[in-house]
Amino acid sequence: MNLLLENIAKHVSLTSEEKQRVLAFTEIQHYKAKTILLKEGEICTHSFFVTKGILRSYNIDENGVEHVVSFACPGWWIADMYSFLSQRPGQLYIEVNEEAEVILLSKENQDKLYNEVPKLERFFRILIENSLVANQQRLIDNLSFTAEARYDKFTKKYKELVHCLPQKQIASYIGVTPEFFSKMKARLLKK
Amino acid sequence: MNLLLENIAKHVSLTSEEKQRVLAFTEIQHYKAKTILLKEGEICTHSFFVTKGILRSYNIDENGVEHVVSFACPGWWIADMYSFLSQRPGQLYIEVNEEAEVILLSKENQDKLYNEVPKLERFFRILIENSLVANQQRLIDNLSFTAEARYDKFTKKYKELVHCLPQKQIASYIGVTPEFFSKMKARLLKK
DNA sequence: ATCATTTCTTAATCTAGGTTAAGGAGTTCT
DNA sequence: AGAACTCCTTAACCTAGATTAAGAAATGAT
Repeated sequence: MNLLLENIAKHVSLTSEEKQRVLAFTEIQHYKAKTILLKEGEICTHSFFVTKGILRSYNIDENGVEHVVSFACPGWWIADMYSFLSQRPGQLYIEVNEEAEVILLSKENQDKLYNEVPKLERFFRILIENSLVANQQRLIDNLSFTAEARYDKFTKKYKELVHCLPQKQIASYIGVTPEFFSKMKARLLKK
Repeated sequence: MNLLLENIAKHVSLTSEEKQRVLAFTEIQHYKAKTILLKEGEICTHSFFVTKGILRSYNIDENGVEHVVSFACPGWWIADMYSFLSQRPGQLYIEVNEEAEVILLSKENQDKLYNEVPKLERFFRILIENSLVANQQRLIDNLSFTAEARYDKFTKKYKELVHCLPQKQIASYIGVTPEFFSKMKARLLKK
């Protein structure tokens, strides 16, 4: 069955017509590793719901350094929220980490869905609420903890993911350079 | 007129009965400076909509250092979103910065309002979307920019607020110590 | 007005994490 | 299989920002 509908069912229950509307408004795509779905300066016209594989979003700062904003594995959404909501050029890249199957929902269709299936208003509200809470927690963690503690939290939170990600992406996510990350891990092993 | 209703009107239009429901479910309170509305470990039972004055939220890390999570001036909401949504003990403090008038909305009443006035589902979704975007931007800024650039962004974004806040709170918000903040400002003046 | 408390500043010293550089270990392409 | 990448590690050196300490300035309470 459709992972997206399963996910929606966790928060609101749709009739079969409503489910049909959702399916009609979305589109499935397959991408291989390293495909770039969105670049800085582009408008994020779709949000992506991952059903297989892994995606990630990141920005590149003025010194050319990449900062991972989020990872998305099956069951997760990913988008440049600023750009998607405002339909203005964004600063994020979205790239396929591992060969992926993705459900696409365009901004246009999402707006239509809100009107045709009002229950989805609640579904997406809850998603965004959870996203906000996670994001705020990450901010607090960055301000409150050392890189070591943040790494520790990361491995606990993303147990399965950790093994699938290149070190430099983990380093970037927790906010340190790959060199420091490497040094830190060596230090942790000695303990 | 009621600032809250004005604010809602920017995103959805309510009938007068619906407005009455909103008013019936909220409550106005006045607090003087330094009143603590929420402490770490407590459950955040209400979210606060500021109509006068200034509030702020912060956490205290394991070394006793305070990190400002957000400021709220008239027209803004503030709460410990994690605790408010989950109704579990949170880690944030919410404190009155400057004598304030606040509209309180309990979690219970918010849930009732979602059902009685479904349009509010959209209103709060949009609020949270904006909040998420702002929060994500702050995360990116913390990872991408120096303290100086973050301060610069802060003063531009919160032009009016800056003058009303103690320096140490601004320092905390941008993620540096008051001592470093002071040194940085002196350096900027020389330029 | 005066004392107490909190806030801000300056300066010396320290450190978590960054930078630069260079070598090794996989990958991927031809 | 070898060239060309990209990834990971180690090590020496560097710096943005933290820490500690102490005085000055502002705010508040009596």
